[in-house]
Amino acid sequence: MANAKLNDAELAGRALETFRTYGFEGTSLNRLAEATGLEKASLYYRFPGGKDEIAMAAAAHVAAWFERNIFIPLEAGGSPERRIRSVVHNLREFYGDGTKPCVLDTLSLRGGSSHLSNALRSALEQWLSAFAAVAVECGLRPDKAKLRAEQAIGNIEGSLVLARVLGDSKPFLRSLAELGSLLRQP
Amino acid sequence: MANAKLNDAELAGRALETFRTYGFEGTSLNRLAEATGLEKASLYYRFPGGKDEIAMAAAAHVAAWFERNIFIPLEAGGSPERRIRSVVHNLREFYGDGTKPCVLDTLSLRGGSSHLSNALRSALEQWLSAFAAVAVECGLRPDKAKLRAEQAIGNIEGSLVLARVLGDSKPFLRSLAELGSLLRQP
DNA sequence: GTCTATATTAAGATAGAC
DNA sequence: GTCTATCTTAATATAGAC
Repeated sequence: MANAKLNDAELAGRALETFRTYGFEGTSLNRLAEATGLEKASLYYRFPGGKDEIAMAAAAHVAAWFERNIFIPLEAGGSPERRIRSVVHNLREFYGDGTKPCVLDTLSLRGGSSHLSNALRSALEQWLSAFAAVAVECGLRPDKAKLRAEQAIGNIEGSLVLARVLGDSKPFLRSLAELGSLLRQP
Repeated sequence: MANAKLNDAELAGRALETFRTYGFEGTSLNRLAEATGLEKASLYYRFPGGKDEIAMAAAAHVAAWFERNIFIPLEAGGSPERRIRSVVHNLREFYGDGTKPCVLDTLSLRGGSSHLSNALRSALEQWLSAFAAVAVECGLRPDKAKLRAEQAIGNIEGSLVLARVLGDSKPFLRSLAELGSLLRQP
């Protein structure tokens, strides 16, 4: 990576923005080259597996983002209410107030490799576990906590679709506003 | 349309299945030719505007499906509970028990024309109105009914994403199970 | 109305200079 | 590590026979 114009994390971040916007099949190497400022041949040097491998790097980049902005904040100190508020803030930024699609949605259409599907599923399962854990901590029983986590993430994903189709970010902001009560109320 | 192998509705239906599975950019004319049994040149004869026009026909086909399977049943006779159950049944079939993505989701990624975006938005707005109307009929105030309709459709869209990523249809079936109480309970 | 054949552009991918 | 140049395949799109 000596003399690299972009380090791996920055590169994966740019790729993520492209994949979440255009989906797997809609993300061409030309678009990735434009988004990263690197030529196609340079992308192949960094990712010999081509688009599949770049998509995997993007998926790993989201997983790392989840780790830093959801899992760690939820396990930190302070009241659950406070911690959830912090996560809500991070999610709002990550999804650009509802203007940016979720890569779990856009990368999961048919076209990608099975490795990619596995990576996306694993990231989503971790997200579900983190939300369920904080709901358990707030007094919900494990079964109910799991359902609430699923509802919470389902609300976020669904509201992102509505926001995109309607061209209106309010559904997404509402889903975030309801996140706290969903994970905390018995 | 004389001597046509497929009438326009059948053609649009096949196209819809392809678009919802692969998204706009992932749907090539080769895939459409395979899905319809027509050669690419024949598709251009039927839809001189190419892929954009075929996507528009697919969007119109969903809109017509919504009309027949959501709007009309919800305005029919019988108790609201019964009518909603009928719509739930239709939705469960349409989404293949949660195995088939929603075209509002997969066709709304960047890549399609603005006409297509408008058609998708219009279809979603009609769906929202139909759900809000039945919620009003069940005694909810217009503002609250509108929110419930948004929640209901958001749940469906989000649970379809979860189901697809997790490879598990249960989230979708749960979102349908909750549809009735969402639209009917004060 | 559908077909085969073909033109044209863009995609994924590699070779080799610097 | 990145670049220009190039190869190969697949994409969109059209011409013309039947």
